[in-house]
Amino acid sequence: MRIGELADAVGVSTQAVRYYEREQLMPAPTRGGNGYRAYDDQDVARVGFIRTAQSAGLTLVQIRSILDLRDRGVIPCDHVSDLIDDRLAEVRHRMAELAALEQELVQLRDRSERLNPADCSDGDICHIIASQPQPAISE
Amino acid sequence: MRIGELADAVGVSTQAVRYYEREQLMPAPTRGGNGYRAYDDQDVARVGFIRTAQSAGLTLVQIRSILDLRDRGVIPCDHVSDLIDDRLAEVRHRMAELAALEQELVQLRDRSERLNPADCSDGDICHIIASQPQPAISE
DNA sequence: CTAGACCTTCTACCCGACTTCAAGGTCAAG
DNA sequence: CTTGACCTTGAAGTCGGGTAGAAGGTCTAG
Repeated sequence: MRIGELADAVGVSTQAVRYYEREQLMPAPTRGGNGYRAYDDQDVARVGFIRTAQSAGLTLVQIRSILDLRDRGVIPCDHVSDLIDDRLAEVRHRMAELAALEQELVQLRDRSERLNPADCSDGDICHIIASQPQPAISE
Repeated sequence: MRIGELADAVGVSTQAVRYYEREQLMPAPTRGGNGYRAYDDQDVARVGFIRTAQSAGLTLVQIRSILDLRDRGVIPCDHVSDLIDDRLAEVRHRMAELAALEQELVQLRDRSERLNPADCSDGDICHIIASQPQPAISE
């Protein structure tokens, strides 16, 4: 199987597959006489695993750490479990931040409905966004 | 007021202030005889405005568009109102994505508790993350 | 025999909001 | 008169996950 076929099978670009190889998520494949990379079903499964793990929000570095364990013969489940817990905590933290930001934006929108643009002075720049007590920037 | 004093007054770095100048959020300031930038209270307010707007999740490009209106003598309130609405929609969209991701992670965690690592085969890489029906990657 | 659809490598670019580095000039205190 | 805390400029690096382009080799159908 050539790189384009692998890519099509999983639904990624050929450049992405080469990128995974450069980043050592994929092993250096065997080459045909013409220098073309040759892949098999295991490689399809591996790229599929990478994409599934990405869809759970794991980074390529984290995914590589899973693959490295497996390649060294270690069952990676406990590690995967930890990564999932970490990611879940991050997602929840982020959701809380976004909820706070949403509240702030709702307040700003309310303000914009209450205030009259005619009252907006030069020095304020815009009185909707006037220096309020200022939440941290967390983006 | 020199750049360091301005920066301290608002709580940003001097590099950030120069960056805002390069990106045309801040006007080119007058210079002292030594070439040092000289700022006044209006500049403090302007950097403060930038930070407040950033804390509402507006990008520097969006903030510049607000400042540009004000500098051309146009009251920017209507535009600000639109930007706030846009941002609010984005934040809510992102929250929905994260809620979906959270559900997926919770399911993966449940799976990891149900499955026995001893049953995890080489071909799966890790059976917790086995190619499930795959949600799109939206990060 | 040639078009064009593959493949190869390498390098550079993208997003945003800075930070860091390098190499120098200026100024007040002790 | 020196130390060190400020200031100046410009270029380059950071993060992640790729994409884009150039310049070339290979293979297959018509």
